[in-house]
Amino acid sequence: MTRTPLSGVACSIARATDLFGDAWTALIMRDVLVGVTRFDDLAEDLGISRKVLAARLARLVAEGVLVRERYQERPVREHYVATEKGRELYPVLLALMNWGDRWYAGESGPPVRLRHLGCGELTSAVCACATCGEPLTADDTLELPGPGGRTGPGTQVLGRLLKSRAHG
Amino acid sequence: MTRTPLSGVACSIARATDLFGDAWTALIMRDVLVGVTRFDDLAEDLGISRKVLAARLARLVAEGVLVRERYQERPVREHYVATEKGRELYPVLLALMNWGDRWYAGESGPPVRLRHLGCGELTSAVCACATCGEPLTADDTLELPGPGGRTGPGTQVLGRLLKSRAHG
DNA sequence: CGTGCTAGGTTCCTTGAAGGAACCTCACCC
DNA sequence: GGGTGAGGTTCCTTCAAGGAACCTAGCACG
Repeated sequence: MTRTPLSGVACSIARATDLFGDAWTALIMRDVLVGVTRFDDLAEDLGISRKVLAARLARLVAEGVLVRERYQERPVREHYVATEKGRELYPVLLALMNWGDRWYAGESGPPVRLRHLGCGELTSAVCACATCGEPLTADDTLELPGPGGRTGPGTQVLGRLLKSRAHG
Repeated sequence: MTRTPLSGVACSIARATDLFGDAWTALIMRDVLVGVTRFDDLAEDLGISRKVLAARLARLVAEGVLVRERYQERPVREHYVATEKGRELYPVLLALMNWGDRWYAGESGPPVRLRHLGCGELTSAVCACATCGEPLTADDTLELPGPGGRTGPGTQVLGRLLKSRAHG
């Protein structure tokens, strides 16, 4: 099968999904960020094959998203903790959670609530414009070719489209 | 292989990744939301196998994320457009893009820039608290069990953790 | 009217990753 | 020196991803 490698593609979404676009990886990161950090706990929690879990963790460590850390000396015990790069995946998880809550939560409501320690309130995450603070949607944003943009594999048509948009 | 079905799991992230946690789906949604909507254009742009593209599109239509729409009568031509449910995946894409920009953009900068039509500025997306508007990070939020929470497969350990947290 | 082009898929075959379960190893503990 | 628990590896089977060829319907043109 040799899943098509997307890491070379000139698109940050492609680069991110190359790592993250795997059903298990998102759930592993959710667990690690929430506090389930040990191999056996992850295996039990996710119901994932131990082989696949080992492979995913190794990948995440290699990518610098997690580090394996000794939390006890005698006996030696290790667990996985998120690096800064890993913690910054949190917004992706919140966005997924928001969407899942909105479209799949049953009558009983969402399975997990979120408390923001900054303001103390139960809340949800919104995707906002970094400049003006207003919510961002697909309809009021425009993608434009950026400085690092090459039209490479994975963005054939998209590249042309963005270029034409930049001119028009 | 029979990818473990996650849709029954009491976690919105799991439900969302069940659909979205696939390298191609995110890229297809990126393209569709940006304006690449025809089968052949998608196939060319992504370099995806036509078979897999057809399967993904069918899945996305079945999930109500895309609809197949006739845009020309003679000859009959159809394309795929995002529903509201699909357009609301945009924040997930922006979060992925942000992360990819931050950690993988080369010296030349990000491949795509974003213009917010609301304020007119080039911008990026931030993940903010819906209540107070401040940015949300993994460190200043706390997950708590919600009304729809059952401890089901996929949240064994997590469920216990959240419960203990709710009491402590 | 037959040949060709384009959009939009299907079919066929091969490979390789996901699942599952058993097995392994090391350090402790009694 | 047998048991236990953490943290993986190994082995085997199955099923979907990739790739490329093939198919079909509707023009369109000479």
